[in-house]
Amino acid sequence: MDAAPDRTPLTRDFFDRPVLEVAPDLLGRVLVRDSDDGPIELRLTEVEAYAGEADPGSHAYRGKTPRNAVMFGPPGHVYVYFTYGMWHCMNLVCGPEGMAGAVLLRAGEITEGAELARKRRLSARNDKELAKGPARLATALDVDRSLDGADLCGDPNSPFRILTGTPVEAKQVSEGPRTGVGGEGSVHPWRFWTANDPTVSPYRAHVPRRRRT
DNA sequence: TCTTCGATTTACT
DNA sequence: GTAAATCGAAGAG
Repeated sequence: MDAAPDRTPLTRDFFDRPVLEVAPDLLGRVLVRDSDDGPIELRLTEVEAYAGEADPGSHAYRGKTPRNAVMFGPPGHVYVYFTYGMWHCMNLVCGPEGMAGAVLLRAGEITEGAELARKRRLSARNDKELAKGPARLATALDVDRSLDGADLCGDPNSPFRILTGTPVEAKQVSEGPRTGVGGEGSVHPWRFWTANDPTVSPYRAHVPRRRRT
């Protein structure tokens, strides 16, 4: 029998480390999302690291803007962006203030509140698909830009918390190129996932969109 | 100001 | 397998 997940909240020190150290360490952790509709808990199974202004694949590459400002702030906060005209994706800000590191939450397993997640993810054919992909994960958790900047540590009114959970052993952590990231950004193996977990999203290489006529 | 295209998902051939 | 959906950020002019 597996031991019950540790429900001790992670402190800000956890996030105040280099992003490449934090990212694999997030696998197996439990994200708690409180909303008016009720709580949802998600065990993280897949993440991607974005390493600040020096990383061509990162939104922070071209410096600080109103959209990405949270990435440049203190660690332990949530960065939410809107993309493709219809989806949101959720990141956790890591590293010291000013470094603009963040970890994209790409997939997870809903361990509490699956019924609520199903209502928000009507196209999901089974529970493994509820949070299988970054925009799906954000949809299941009802995350949008209004939650940009929310604190994960130390704010009792925050809609988010992250618990110690059951960290995935190093030998169970797989790594590879980041999904959907093109150019020089694709050379780094900065995507981390739990080996053999059915909730991990399929890899898709970056494809430049065709010009509309 | 105008044009392009994205850390994606879904539906359809 | 491919394309559409749909809007805002960012680069070009």
